[in-house]
Amino acid sequence: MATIKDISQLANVSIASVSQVLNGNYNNVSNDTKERILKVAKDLKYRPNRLARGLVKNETSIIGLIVPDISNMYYAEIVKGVEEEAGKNAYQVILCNTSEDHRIERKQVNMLLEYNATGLIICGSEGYDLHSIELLQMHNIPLVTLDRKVDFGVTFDSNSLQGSLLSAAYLIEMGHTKIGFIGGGLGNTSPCGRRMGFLQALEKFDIPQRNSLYKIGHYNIKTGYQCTKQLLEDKEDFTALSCANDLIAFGAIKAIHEHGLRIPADLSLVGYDDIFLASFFEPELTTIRQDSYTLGKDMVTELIQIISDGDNKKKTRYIEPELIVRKSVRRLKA
Amino acid sequence: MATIKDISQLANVSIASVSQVLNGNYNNVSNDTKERILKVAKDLKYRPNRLARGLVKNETSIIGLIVPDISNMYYAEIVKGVEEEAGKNAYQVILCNTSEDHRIERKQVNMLLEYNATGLIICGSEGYDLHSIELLQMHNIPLVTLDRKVDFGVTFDSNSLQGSLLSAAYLIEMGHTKIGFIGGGLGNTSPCGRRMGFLQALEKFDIPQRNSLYKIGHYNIKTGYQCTKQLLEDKEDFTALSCANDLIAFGAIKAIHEHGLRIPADLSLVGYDDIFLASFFEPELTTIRQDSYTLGKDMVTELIQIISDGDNKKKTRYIEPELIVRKSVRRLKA
DNA sequence: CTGAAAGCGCTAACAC
DNA sequence: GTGTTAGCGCTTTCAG
Repeated sequence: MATIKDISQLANVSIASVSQVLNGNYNNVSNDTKERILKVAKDLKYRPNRLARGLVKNETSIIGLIVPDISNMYYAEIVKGVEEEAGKNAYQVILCNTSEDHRIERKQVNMLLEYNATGLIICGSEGYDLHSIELLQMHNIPLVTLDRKVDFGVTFDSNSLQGSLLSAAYLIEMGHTKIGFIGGGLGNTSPCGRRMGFLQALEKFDIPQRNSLYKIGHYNIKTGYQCTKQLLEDKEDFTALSCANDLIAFGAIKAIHEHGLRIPADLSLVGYDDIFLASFFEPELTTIRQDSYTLGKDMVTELIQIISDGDNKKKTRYIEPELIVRKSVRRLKA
Repeated sequence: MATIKDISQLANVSIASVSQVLNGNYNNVSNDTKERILKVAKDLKYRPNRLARGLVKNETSIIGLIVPDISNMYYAEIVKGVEEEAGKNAYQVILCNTSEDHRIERKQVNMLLEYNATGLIICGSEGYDLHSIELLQMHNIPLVTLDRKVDFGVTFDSNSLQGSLLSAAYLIEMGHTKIGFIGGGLGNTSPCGRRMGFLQALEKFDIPQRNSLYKIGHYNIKTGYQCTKQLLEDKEDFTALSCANDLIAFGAIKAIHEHGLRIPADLSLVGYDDIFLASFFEPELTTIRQDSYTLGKDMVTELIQIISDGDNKKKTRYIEPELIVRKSVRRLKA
């Protein structure tokens, strides 16, 4: 690999001038030397060493991205948005998947710090590590979080309370009163929000909550399948299901069909997230939309803002969830 | 951030000793100084600077991972496998999404080189950049590829020819002779393989190929939906569809249902990849399995092998595709 | 056993 | 305009 030293020798100039020119600063350089340097650099296929540059400038263009589960399409879309927007702004992203293990998260935060990452984006996980957040705050690392209670940086709040309320309210509006709920784990603002929203809606409409219809597991298909199967085998009395994400809904659909029931004829259900498959499922899933791809882009924009401002004070951005009505809910006769 | 210099001062030893101890080399250090150094390091919450280390050792623990589309679950699973296995071996992954744009790919390869990435994993894209591969070869960067013709490093060949043949052969075996095909783009070995396999199967079983039943687009739902819709609206005469991936199959299913047809009663179809949703779809999708999560892990294992051996000569690993029979194909009466 | 010193590739004063 | 130099944090000879 060619270095600026190589260039300086071949072009008969000092490395300082080379550095200047290569960084686009032509002010203190004659046109002649400038051309010469540029030519030699090209001939040598010069490529700057980012480690060296990062070391001396004490900054990198690395963004650390931490997600709980990249095989969940919701997060995959976020990752895509983050990667694209970062790339557009000449940032690189080091991707970390915690598998919802906060010990892994802690390790990864440390590693990112060791790489001198310019900023971090951390997306909600079910049980998360306060220690690593403290660490980031101590070092004043620009931070953007999704669905976490953190007292610095910008936090995106997906407003899941509101979304879940939307979901339950819609079901109730459609005449359902015996409504089950299947949610994901405890531990951070979002799942709490999704559960609370459901509970609040019941309360608001004066519908008694029944514990036997309220299941908690993980945000995946398996949970949806198993919990629904359980509900069905226990012969619980319900006409609708509010699922805390689309994956859970897909699992529920499978269990319901296996049980010989039809959706929405026999049972209604609504999902959450509106992953792009939701409209391709049979039946097309009524759900709560969160545009995760755009969210990913927005998180990067905010992070870059923090980086350039240097202002890492707490801010909150609320995402407005939206009800997408499709075909998985039936209106009950009064 | 504390540096080894800070430690050396507080512990009253030279930075050389600190470096030794912190790297686990206790041979040339008395037990006393060792303890002292370790204690101070801990007190100071010392964290090594990877940029500095990378600079002097001229190596990093960064693996560059390039995929065409991370929102395709097939690749998302690969990414997950890569990330996990890399993490287990103390490597970091910088993720790059090309959106199947070879100019972006070229940029990213350059960037990865600038970061002194220890190795690269590049997964097949529809139209790819030879230039960047040459670059890697020139610098002898450890390389693992998926479904690309490259003459160094280890290439995983998903044997899609074989897989596609499996798919078509199964359809034929089930009595179908009027079989359509919907595939993804041209440009690298894999899609070619999937298409060729289909064609070969027809030939093998003496079934004439009909161009009107042979559609090419992208590896996504949209292509599946549109091409199938086209087929249906054109009133093409076919009883089965071989889809080049599950996403295409999902799109096809949607179009077929919209057209008022049932699967497999009216139309049979098989997918490719066996993404985890395939078994949750209605109907459960008969498809060709490729365990992408494991593939991701295996690619990392091979890459690490190259890194430690220093042997970057061309090797090929074949993945054996497997037919997973579920419920989307019906046996035709003879 | 321990320390001094060179140097990885680069940037940024500061001289000339 | 251009060159010299110090130094980012670390590893690694090589003396002592």
